Amino acid sequence: MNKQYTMEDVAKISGVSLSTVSRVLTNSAKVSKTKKSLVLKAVKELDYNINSLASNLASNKSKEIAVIIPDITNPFFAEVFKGIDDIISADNNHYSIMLCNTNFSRSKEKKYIEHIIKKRVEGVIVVSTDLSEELVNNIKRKTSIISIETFLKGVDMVDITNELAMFEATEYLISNGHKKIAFFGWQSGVHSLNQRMEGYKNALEKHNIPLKDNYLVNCGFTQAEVYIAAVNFMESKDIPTAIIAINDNTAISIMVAFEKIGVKIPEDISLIGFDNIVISRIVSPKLTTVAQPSYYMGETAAELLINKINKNRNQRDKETEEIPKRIILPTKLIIRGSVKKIF
Amino acid sequence: MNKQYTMEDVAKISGVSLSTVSRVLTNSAKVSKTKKSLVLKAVKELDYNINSLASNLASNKSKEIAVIIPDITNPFFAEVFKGIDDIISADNNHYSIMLCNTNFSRSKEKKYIEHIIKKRVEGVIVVSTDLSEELVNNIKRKTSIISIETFLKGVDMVDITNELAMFEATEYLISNGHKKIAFFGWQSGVHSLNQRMEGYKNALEKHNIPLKDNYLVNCGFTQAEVYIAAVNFMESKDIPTAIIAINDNTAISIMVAFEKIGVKIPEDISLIGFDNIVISRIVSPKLTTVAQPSYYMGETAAELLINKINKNRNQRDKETEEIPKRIILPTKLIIRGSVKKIF
DNA sequence: GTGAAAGCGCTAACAC
DNA sequence: GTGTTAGCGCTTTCAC
Repeated sequence: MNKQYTMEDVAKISGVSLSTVSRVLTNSAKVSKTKKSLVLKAVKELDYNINSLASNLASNKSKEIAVIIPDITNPFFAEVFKGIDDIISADNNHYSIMLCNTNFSRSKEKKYIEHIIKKRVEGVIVVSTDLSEELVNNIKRKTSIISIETFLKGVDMVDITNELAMFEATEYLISNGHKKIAFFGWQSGVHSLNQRMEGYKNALEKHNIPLKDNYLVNCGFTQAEVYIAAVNFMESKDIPTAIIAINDNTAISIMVAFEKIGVKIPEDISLIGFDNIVISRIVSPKLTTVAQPSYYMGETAAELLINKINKNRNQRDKETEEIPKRIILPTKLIIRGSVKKIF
Repeated sequence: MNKQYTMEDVAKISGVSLSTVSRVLTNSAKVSKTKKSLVLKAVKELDYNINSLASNLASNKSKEIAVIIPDITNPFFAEVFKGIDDIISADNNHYSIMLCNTNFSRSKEKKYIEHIIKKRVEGVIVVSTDLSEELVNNIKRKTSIISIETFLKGVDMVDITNELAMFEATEYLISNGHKKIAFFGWQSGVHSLNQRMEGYKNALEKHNIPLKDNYLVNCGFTQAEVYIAAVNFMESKDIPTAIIAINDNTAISIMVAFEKIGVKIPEDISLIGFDNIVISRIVSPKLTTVAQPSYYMGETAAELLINKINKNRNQRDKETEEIPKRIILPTKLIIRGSVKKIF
């Protein structure tokens, strides 16, 4: 690696002052054509690049935003991230993105947030991660924050109609003759997931179907956990005619398990997922599921964040505790082949 | 957002010098127990967080690494990223990761690299992206670099046995009686993909099967492109008995297309993919494919990078152009249900 | 337009 | 152990 030059070097070579170099490189003020070209020539000659470490300190802007996400390996989250990225790294903004992949680990979350605060990251987007109120307040005191699909107290949020979606999915099952419907999910405290379970419960209630504890399966979220839970579940005496999975990943793990043990979908049991990830229309049978606008959610959150950053910059220290915004985007039930009509 | 305090504030409140505060907060030297607790108390009281913008400038370390990746939405890349992340954000290192998702766009690549250099990012891992020699040299002059599955001149690399893998996959097809074998890929210039095609060609040659131009399908990499290419291909007069796809994503897009137009796999035509992404064992029929150690590749590259960073720090300016390392990890043909034995 | 100079908030000698 | 001080490489007044 070569030595890195400084603005002073550029200034010397081009015969102008340090501040003129700065002006040229940041377009922060008018500079005569002659000097400008002199500077640019020197920059080229030295292969000089401005040092953001220094400029960020001087201007007190990190030009960085963070995305906290549970698992970038989950296609739904990856899609959300892409939406965020396409806005954030658009030409006009000069932000870079620090990706914080938590693997659902509390300690990783905490560590990342420390990092975020120390780095003076200008804003953070939290995706489906139910940070503690303490952590949220901690972040809010230091930077801007938007959440996606998680309710965080006092935080602007991009959400979908989780409850309604699951309500409709459950009703769809009921309208197909199902009365024995299990729910595969897990206790996470995550808002969106709770909402989904609520939708399921409310639909049952509306149709006077009693909620059964043994139909509420806490199956974990790794493929292995779901697999085991699914196999065990089918060994019980009280087997339902349909299963709703909290998301497609879970549904697909169930499918894998069922195939192994010879349970046929939808002949033996019907199945509905949530997310409409790419795989869901490739598996056999194709999965009936709920589509959510993942990419668009990312975009929306990123736009909100940029606005918020700009606004906060102008009113630092002012006590303006506004009512948090909440943007709710629609979902759609995608009917495919994993539900059987029964009588 | 609150005002952010500085070390000086902490020093004042705790009644010690600024440097003592620094020592406590960075563990960089011994401090007496009394003063240490005084400092810690003040830190807590002010809810103080060290400003990395400043400390990074002073110590000339950005504590950041970058990952350049074509498409985080591709499960293979996501898995590689996870391997990287688990090493990089391990407890001992205090790095954060800037994710550069290029979407295969040259202009985005270039922009990200500018960012990387300006930010004085300490190291970069390039995943399956064939940067121009100019860009590579540009990076090499300013920071440390490791590549995954791409040959970049003079750059250490974590690779797999791409050519051998495809050679074996093709031979497997041949041993199942196939002589008419098409290859779905695209001209990318990316090393790993070229290698794969070479493996295909070499296997044909070894078995005296002439290479046919119309069997070399340049199908693009988006799902839509592959879909169209697959449909068009099946309308031609010279249809093969088997197809090798350059990766699983492509193979699966082909499957989707074939299902639509009623072509049965493997009855009508056999198919082999590459990557062994999660979906490949869920689709129907299960896809015969080549497994590569994606997570482990990420880990390996990250470890190499950390070592390189530490080494480079100690020998900046020294002209030590070593022979680039190349770590080659093994692949494995995973035989499932998408290939039919013919006679 | 342009340059000089005073920071930004730290780290890292250096002296004690 | 501890404090003083000189940077790190920029941005941003301020004066001309």
